[in-house]
Amino acid sequence: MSEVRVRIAPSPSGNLHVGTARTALFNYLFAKKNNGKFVLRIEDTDAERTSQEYVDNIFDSLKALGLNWDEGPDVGGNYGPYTQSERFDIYPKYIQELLDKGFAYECFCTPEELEAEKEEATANKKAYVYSKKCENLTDEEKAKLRAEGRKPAIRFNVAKAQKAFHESSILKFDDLVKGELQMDTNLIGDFVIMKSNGAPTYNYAVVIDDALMKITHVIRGEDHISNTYKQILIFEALGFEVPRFGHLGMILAPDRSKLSKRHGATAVSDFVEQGYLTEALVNFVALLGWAPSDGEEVKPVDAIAADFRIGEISSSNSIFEYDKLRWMNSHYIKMLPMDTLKEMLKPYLTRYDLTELSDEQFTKMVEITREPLTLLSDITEAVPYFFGQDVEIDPEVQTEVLDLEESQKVLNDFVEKAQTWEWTEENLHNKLEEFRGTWKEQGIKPKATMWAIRAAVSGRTRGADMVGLLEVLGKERTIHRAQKSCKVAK
RNA sequence: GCCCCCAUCGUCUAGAGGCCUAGGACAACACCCUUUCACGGUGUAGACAGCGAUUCGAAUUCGCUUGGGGGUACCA
Repeated sequence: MSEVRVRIAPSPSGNLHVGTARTALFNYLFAKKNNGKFVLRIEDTDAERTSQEYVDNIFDSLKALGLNWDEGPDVGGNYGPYTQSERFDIYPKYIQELLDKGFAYECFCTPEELEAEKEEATANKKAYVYSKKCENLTDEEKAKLRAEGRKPAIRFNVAKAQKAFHESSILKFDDLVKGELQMDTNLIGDFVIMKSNGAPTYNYAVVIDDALMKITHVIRGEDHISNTYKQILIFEALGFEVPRFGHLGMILAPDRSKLSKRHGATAVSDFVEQGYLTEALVNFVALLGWAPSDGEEVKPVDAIAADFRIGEISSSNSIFEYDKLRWMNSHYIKMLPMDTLKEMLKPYLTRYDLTELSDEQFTKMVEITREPLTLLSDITEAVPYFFGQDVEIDPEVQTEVLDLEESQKVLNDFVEKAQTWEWTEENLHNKLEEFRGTWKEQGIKPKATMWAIRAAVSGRTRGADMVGLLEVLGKERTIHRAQKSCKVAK
């Protein structure tokens, strides 16, 4: 069997969408599983809608996800160039071949004429199919139209190709994920393969590129199913080997509509910015339509690739549920090595003066605050009380905890006793326990005791482990803050 | 309108005629653990869209209906 070659061909008209990322992932997994090659091709035929900024975003996002390509615009390869706009000199040659073989013809119809045909079809409740009115234009007629200044587009002759290669008008193909798919070619109008301005259309350019790049398997979204029939016909008309196709269900938003910006993040780079780990994103997206054979859902890409079976991908659409992604993300954050986590957290701590903390203190702070993080960005709101001499007290905490008489008693006592404590983790742990004990004897619950201290030093009732917190704050600052919360000056 | 695809808990899914009184994960809820919050642990609730057909037997096969998605461009 020849080498498996798959590709991802994004159009740089926006940042890399998670849907595209999933398609890229499945192509990547298929390539890895079959020891094949994964090719990246940029489809920027439509110059108006594309930009270099998006190309860069696509590169960066794919790399961040770990979906490294074997051939592409930046790394090159034997079948380049890998950017469609750089391939424009390739396309006319095959157009000519199609013209010569009679599988294509010039069309001089104006947009108005075409529009009229469509309206008529709608009025008659029929599927719109191009009338083929330009199919048999004589040379004189063409010359006349040209003289009028009309520039022809080139259309593909569907019926001719169908008859040349198939007995029935029903065109079938065996889809890698959906099984046998079919379509009546009589319902496919002769479509344009080269615009009147000389630019190739999508359906034509992909075929040429896929054929020339020796792509063996085309794995893409099911929104391309209707294109597949057209493409198969072109492959055949040009004598190219038709690749296998596999169509994936779409990713939908929770409201079952197309996943768009109003639902939250949609671009990979948005997710990264919000504090998602690309490992979590990849893992999550792999689970949309595919299930691991051992039921173990959390696993790295390599393990997924080894277990990947394209025939077992679900053929239905799936909804992008942020909840599970968040769970996955928290899981991956927990697995992060301390040093890595520290570095990844820094971009979310820019509002604080990190020089206030020694590396040791910073490490400790992260250790005691990392547990509940769902997103890396959660760290921002989790640590304000580690900085500055004073701390902002939440108004509710003030009235419901600090203003309590028992809290005041505890705090006054704490300020006095803490002066004498040796400020080490072990000792603090013991002293705190002892401290809770003495107040318990006086009828104040350990919980209330701890809350009072926590509230005074952090301004909150929830947060990091107490011992660690006091350790990072240091003796002087802890007592300072505790004292400030005492109503009666000592 | 026309064409195509899809259909198991709220969500992602396991399930390829008897193993299914349908399994797992996320979310929800309850309890436990606990110096707060969290983490963790245990448990509860929750689905085969409907109707026909085939069969001794159907979530699994077929048809229809309904619902959802996609395509209908000189966009990609």
